[in-house]
Amino acid sequence: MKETLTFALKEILAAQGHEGVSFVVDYPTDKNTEADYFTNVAMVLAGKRGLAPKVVAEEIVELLKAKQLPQLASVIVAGPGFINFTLNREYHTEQLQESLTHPRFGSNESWSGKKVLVEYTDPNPFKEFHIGHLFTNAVGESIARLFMMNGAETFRVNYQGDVGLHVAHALWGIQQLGLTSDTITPKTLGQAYALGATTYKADESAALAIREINKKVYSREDEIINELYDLGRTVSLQYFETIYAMVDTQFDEYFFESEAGPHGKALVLDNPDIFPESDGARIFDGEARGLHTRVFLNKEVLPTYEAKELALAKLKAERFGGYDLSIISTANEINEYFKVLLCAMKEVYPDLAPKTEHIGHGMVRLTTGKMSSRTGDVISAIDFITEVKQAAEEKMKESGTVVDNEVAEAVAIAAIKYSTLRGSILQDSIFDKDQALSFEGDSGPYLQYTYARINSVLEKAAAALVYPDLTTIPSTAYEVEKLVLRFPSVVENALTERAPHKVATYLTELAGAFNSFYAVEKIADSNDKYAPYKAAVTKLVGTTLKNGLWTLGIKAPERM
RNA sequence: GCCCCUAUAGUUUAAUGGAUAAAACUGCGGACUUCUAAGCCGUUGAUCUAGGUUCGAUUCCUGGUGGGGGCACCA
Repeated sequence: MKETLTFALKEILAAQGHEGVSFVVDYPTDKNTEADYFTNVAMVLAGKRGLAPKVVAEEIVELLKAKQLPQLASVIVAGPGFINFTLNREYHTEQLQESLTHPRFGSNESWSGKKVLVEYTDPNPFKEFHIGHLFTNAVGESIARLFMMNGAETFRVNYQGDVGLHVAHALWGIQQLGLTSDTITPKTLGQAYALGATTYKADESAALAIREINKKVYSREDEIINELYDLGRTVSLQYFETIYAMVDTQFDEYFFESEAGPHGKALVLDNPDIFPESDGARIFDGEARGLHTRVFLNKEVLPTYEAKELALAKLKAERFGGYDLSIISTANEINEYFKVLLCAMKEVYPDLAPKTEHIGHGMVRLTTGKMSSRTGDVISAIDFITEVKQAAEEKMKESGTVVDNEVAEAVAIAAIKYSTLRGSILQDSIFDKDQALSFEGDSGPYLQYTYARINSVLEKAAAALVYPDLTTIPSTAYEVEKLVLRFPSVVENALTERAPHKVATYLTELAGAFNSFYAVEKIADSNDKYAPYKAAVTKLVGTTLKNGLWTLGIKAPERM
């Protein structure tokens, strides 16, 4: 419809010799208008023609009316010169009918035939999986699902840092603490890491020992180190899997720094012109290219994060037989690194660089400041999920519903994911426990609750022999009916802008409109001739909530 | 010091350059012997600062201030 209106307006402009004027046709954001669409074309044009916007608007309205578009009920001039469109009931009903029978309402084919890789979460074995990882997982998962909703062949990728100085920190800590196969757990690994990391900064001789361990991890020549390493790595990775299951993420492919490392090293050594030697290390001279200089191979001839990441791009392309887009979603603290990295990639892999996109999202910060696994000042993801889950169970007891383990977990994950996805992912989020533990208002559980309630009322309706049907409809559309039809365009727009929160805010607005509708209208009432229509709208809202929550990576329990 | 990001009710967040800046939480006040009260209705309350561009600026540009991140062998 938007396209139809845009096309008609362009025709009018062309006839007047005003091609190329940019204007918008969109849903009104103003709550006080009943219109289905608006355009600002008259205001844009008025500036060019030196006329009052209202005069231009009136003129365009007359020309539009002459076209007699069948879908329109009315076209009027409003406010300072907006043109508002109202659709007629028949067209509206048609849209409702199509949406109800759509196999997956909200999805589209705009990325059909395209292969997209989304890399996210990227935790480091030997370090704690904390609430920051939960944040980055929620962001990446929703980006991946947005691509799926837009028709892309999507692959989820996880790149885990199983080698590097942080591992040496942890291994040194393990030795100091005397940990063995019986005592190496996710918790003790975190402690070992914190011990190693803090000592590394404070104690010169310990730092030397840790650097030696780092070399051994890469060379795999030391039996004792190998044993501890393999043990710790396995414990960490198994632990991560339990978390991925909780947050409903299934990765298609895992990459490790240990496999990217040798390729990265070779790549740097094979390109001495791009990575010249400087002060014993191999660097990329970013400064000469308007950025900053970074080390790709350190003095010990070990590849740094940068070299590994570069090699990873190639590994991904090989593993997946090429791709149209490769997204890497991380916290924004490495935004600057990534600019340098992409610059280097342009020179090393000119075919891959344009297909690579970094999405730097905000960081989770505590009221006391930044989290640091180095000092052990982190909130473990598992601990946090467990706490929120307990609060959900508590809430179930209060409200008298059956306490269900699976539902409680779904609610807890919804609360956590929604709170990270409700606002722009670019902004930092301050960890607010009380807000996370609240299931009221603007929250994930609010959406789940609305969905569960819809199921319940549709069951009651069916029991009263009221089934969704659009044969008899009231003359004016309810707010919720108009809103629900916007879902597909929200999904498309959210992907274009890489903004999952557009889906979140939309769903909350929709749920709010539905709950208001629900409060005043009886749906399961066999005496009401409009009941089947209301049931149809209700059903579509339910489908929308379910698909929308899925897009955010949140489960929608049938009842709660 | 240099570079990047950022600033909206008391708090957490919305708003492709457009209409009276929208919600939630909190506070206060309501409705219901009706389909799930994790709900609904009402109410108080905000664009950091100084300029600029524009018919129109929370949005774009410049300076200032506050906050965050980065700046060579960590990731």
